[in-house]
Amino acid sequence: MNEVEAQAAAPGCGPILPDHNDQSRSLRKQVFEHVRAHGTAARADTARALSISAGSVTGIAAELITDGFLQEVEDVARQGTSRGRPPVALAVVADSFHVIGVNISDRVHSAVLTDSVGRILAEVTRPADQQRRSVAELVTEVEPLIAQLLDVAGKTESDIAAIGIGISGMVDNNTGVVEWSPLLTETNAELGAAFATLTNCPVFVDNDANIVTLAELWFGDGRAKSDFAVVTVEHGVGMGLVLNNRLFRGARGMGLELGHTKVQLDGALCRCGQRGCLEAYLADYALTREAATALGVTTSQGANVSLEVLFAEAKAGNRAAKAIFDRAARYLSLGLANVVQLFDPGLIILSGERMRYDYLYADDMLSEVHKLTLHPGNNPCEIATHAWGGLVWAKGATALALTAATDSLVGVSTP
Amino acid sequence: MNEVEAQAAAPGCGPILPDHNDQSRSLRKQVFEHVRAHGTAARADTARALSISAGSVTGIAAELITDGFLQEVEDVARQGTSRGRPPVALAVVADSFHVIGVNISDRVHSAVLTDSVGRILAEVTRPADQQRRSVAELVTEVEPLIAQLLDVAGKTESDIAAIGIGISGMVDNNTGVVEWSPLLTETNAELGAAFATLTNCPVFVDNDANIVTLAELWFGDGRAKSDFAVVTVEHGVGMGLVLNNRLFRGARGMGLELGHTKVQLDGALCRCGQRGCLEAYLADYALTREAATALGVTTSQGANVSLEVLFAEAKAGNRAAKAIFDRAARYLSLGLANVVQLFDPGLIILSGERMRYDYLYADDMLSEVHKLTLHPGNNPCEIATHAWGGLVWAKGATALALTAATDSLVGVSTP
DNA sequence: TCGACATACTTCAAGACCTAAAATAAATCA
DNA sequence: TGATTTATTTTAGGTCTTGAAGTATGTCGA
Repeated sequence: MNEVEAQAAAPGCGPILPDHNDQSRSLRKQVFEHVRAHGTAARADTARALSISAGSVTGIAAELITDGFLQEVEDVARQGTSRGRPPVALAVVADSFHVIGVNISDRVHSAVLTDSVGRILAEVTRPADQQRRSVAELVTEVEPLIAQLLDVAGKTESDIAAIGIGISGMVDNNTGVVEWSPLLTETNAELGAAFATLTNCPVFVDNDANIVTLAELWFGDGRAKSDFAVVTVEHGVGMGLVLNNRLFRGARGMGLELGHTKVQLDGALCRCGQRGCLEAYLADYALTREAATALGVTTSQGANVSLEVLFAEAKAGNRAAKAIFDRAARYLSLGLANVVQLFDPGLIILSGERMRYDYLYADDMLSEVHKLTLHPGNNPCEIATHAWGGLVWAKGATALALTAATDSLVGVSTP
Repeated sequence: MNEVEAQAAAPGCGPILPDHNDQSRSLRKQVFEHVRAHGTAARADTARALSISAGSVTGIAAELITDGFLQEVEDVARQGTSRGRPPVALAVVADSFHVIGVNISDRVHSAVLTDSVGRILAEVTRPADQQRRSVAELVTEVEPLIAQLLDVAGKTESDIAAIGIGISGMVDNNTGVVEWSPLLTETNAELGAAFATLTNCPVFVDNDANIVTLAELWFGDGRAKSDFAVVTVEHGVGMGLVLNNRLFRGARGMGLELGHTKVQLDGALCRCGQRGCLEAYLADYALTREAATALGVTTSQGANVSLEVLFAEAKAGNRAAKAIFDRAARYLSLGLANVVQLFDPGLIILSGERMRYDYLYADDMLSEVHKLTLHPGNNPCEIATHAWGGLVWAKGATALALTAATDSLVGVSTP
């Protein structure tokens, strides 16, 4: 499924299932989110879906219309019988507010600007170099990206309700502090604060695994699921988890380090310095260091190149190359099986930009996962692969911003 | 820490930290739970702790006193300055209601009857045989236990607000259906319903790992923690998890099968039929089957006997026996490390009746866990061992019943 | 064409719930 | 003794939501 299909797959954006856990959300916000999630929704349907009185919806909808967040629209479709007074569809006013999502990576920075229904109005990318830099340098690097984005969309900073930023590493989402990142020279860098002062906007930061997971929750296959896991295999192995329609960030904000769960006592050496991590059997560097041995390719050609070479060799029938992918696939199935045993999500999405090394994601691997798990109730975990375009992260970052903007703008009465 | 110490360790019972996630809980219930958790609490302190107005507490407390759930008591201690009007302590009326907790196991069934502050008023145990039985037979087995319990405590069925039942196997807590259990011949057995019709009480069922976890949350070391994991090593390896002061039961009610996470590709054979499960390196049968080989002991002597023998041999300096425990300990540390990496709980409690094979729980094992985990923020996970008496499970089952009874009795105004 | 019906939406009085502030109570301190 | 401090109670009022009655707007069938 490509980017466009994902966007057109279902109307609206954001999680489709309501979050029953948090009953404290004001009805105002619940109504808005229901309409946004379904694209359009009639007052009566909304009242039934949220189990609130029709009178409440009337009042709240009137308020939201006055405030410019909702509007009445023509709606062709009508389900059920055609008797009775026709419902009036409500829809989110697309340009009621706008947000920006930024992704910071080691090869390319990207940013998108979307309206309040998640449609991309502008996108900008810019190559980046791989070396570590200070926060100050990073801000200098990203600043023109945002300026350009605003320029293309014809907006100014004051039009932006919130900015979401994704970066790999360990991020405290509450504070916007990047505790560690392969892209930064500093530890405990106040990245959120730095961008907030730069842009004069509320800024929210999260790590790339969570960002991809948010992308699935808001725009992808996870929208209609209340619980699912997302696993990404890139430079490392990342994981995100949605429980009860909400991103689970671990008990203390860390956790979900699937890449560093141990799958072998005294196993392969991981870049974290320990042995037997799942990542040490799956990540780019794990494959390429074996490629060097198996194919006699020097690693000085760069990790990316030799991974491509390895894949091509395997496709061409090179047994040694194929064996490397096969072993990685077996460890991946083991890692996924452990996720199933511990979290029992109904769905695991293998997501990310590089879902193309299909030896890793072959049916054999998937059926191996089921062989390695107990599923007594005959409801085995579904496993899907989802190859996004390069804008996944930036798009996911907008979800972070949309959540925050909705809270601050819609969550309070008469702003 | 033994049973008595655990009960006396802190006043009150139940989680000490409030559950901020669920704001929908009525203030009435919040006030009651705050008082119960702290043993005694003044109105003013309660208002401050819950961030509600003093006026609300006055009204709610008056209601709860009228309804017989709270009472004013003399309280000697007074923190802070001694100026101003002295606070009046509130306490839960201990005999406002009573609950029963039952544990069903393969060796002995046990049951306790507690009052509304979790004090044990009566306890009964009864040996059981190891063979599988039908639900009907099990009910017949347990019925006299409950009758005896009521008799000892001088209560009748109508005095009991709720009954909690713990049983090993896979249990759907919502429905009371035991999907599979080593003790039952049937699958999908409606155990909850069976006991509900028998006793005419609301009945709640959960598996033994969750029950032990509830025991820690309500009466043990987990009371003051909002997030922690409990790992038990008995016949199998079980795990329970508390997130945000609430028992996490996995996305679909299953999950947390730590014993069947894979720690070795094509590893040791597990009783579940798969290979490489953690349990296959740790559980009783995993040790004893090696014992048979190492010591020339026949397994016909029974698993428990030869495990005792093995432990004695190791203590006496038998290297082969010691090596068996050593390897098991290494795998345990690996399993715990994976729990830390994925969930990042601040605390793991190794809990259960048999925390005495100290080779397994030596400091070496614990420091190995830290070697196998990344802890960037310099906040490594604390690991505690907690050896309960044989009544853990029955006590934990009362927590299940106390939760339910509190909801139904206190949660609604003027019952 | 028209009334019966069905469904959607609006209005509005009433109630639940909670709070802020004033009033009252009960102690210590000087 | 009176000022001060803290706890608790009282009370008026605000916010939010509902339930029921009323209104609007369509289809269906004679």
